[in-house]
Amino acid sequence: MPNILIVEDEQKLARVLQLELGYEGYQTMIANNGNDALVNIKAQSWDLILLDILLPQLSGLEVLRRVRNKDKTTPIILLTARDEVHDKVSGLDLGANDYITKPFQIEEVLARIRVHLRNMSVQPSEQLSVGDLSANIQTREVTREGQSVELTPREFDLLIYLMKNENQVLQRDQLIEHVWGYDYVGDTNVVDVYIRYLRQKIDTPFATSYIHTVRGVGYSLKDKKL
Amino acid sequence: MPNILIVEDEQKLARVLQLELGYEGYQTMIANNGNDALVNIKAQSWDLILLDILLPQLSGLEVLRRVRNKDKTTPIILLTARDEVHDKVSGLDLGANDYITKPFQIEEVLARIRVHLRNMSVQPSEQLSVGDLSANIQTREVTREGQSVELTPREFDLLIYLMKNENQVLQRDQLIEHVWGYDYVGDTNVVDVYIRYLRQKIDTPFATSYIHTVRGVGYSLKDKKL
DNA sequence: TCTTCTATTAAGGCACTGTTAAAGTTAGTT
DNA sequence: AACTAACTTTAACAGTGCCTTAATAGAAGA
Repeated sequence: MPNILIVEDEQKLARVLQLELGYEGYQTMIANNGNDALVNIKAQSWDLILLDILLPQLSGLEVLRRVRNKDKTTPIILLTARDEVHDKVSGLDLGANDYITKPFQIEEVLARIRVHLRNMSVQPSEQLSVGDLSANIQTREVTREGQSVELTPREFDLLIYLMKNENQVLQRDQLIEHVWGYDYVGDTNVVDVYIRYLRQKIDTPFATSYIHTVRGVGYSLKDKKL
Repeated sequence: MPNILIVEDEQKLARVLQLELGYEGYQTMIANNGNDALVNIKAQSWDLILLDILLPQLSGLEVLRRVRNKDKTTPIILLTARDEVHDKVSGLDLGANDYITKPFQIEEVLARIRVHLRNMSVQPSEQLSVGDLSANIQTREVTREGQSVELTPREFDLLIYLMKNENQVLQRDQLIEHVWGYDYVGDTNVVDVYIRYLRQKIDTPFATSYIHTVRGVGYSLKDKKL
């Protein structure tokens, strides 16, 4: 789900936006002023930014200018007061993708967000790797020593969880909860079975093994060579 | 210089827009009603369309719908009365790029036009290709091994989305959301059906296949030879 | 040696995908 | 306004492969 940064100093409005966007399934965070906004924007990547123009400290237009300096692509929607035509115009010319005039109806905001997210739709892929084993979460492709390995959905999900928790010992219940889902009913023996399937595909055909059994506890995936 | 079609039934307003846009160096033409608009749109290509929603005969939203049916790219800016939030929202969801609320200041219109024309010129890759498969977004022509392949609109849109996300595994709901629209109600089984149609046209007649099923997840289009 | 934990296997059930045809829509034409 | 053709959607069934279960064999620790 896309994440959206809300830059807005009116606490109440910010909260309303956050709730509504939350209902729609977006991840959100609030920045109360221009400096906060810049910090958050530098800290992580956002799919879209809602930016109020009237902010304490650093004005929204200034934030816009600095962001666009580095990043020309992230959609930015300005929030402006009705009568500040001049701000709107310079905002658009500074590279904002859109603006919405306060007071607005939430439906309008949602529709505009949809438009701009629709225009994006190209994301980089997330690549995990441990030793000579690597997995691409987007394409769901797994390779070891460069050779492609075919996994079923459950096998893949299990491997991803193991790789994300490299070197940790993971208990069966823990694996069940994260890979099968917290509401799974059934024996933890499935884990054993799937560990075997994984081993057959990513360990057995090769010289060294990544998956290790920790007796009485669970399993762990680790690169011995450390 | 870019040419702009003004669809507006209020003669005076239409004339003002034409003059102002003329001063800025744009080529313009006026259509007084929905039918005129469609005729003009069919007759030649426009860099941008200003479209009033309230029109005699055919409403602006209807015009929008019919245009977007064939042409997803030409920027369309709606002109609406201030209180018709609902129209704005459905307009945006029908594929309008923007709207401006009447009464507006001309500077605002010019700024928005600049934004959208600017966005256009940044889209050079109208020709997509994966292996020996290629698709032209403008002409909607698709070829494989140089042979032309005839696709229906829905098939084409699906193929484009697959090609734009080459190698990624796309889930059924994701495909529904982007190809059928986020507000589509109905079974995700349509996706299966259309994947089959596509396969019949672009894979089955040839030696290798581009469309792959990822069981439990979705579909992906990829060029195996990597 | 005995107990407890883990590995292995194979078969049945079931969810997912493939396929088809018919019904429903839409756009264009007479 | 009705007709036609093309496109889209629905729905039902078939087939396949994945997941789970359960039973047995094997290893590790007391």
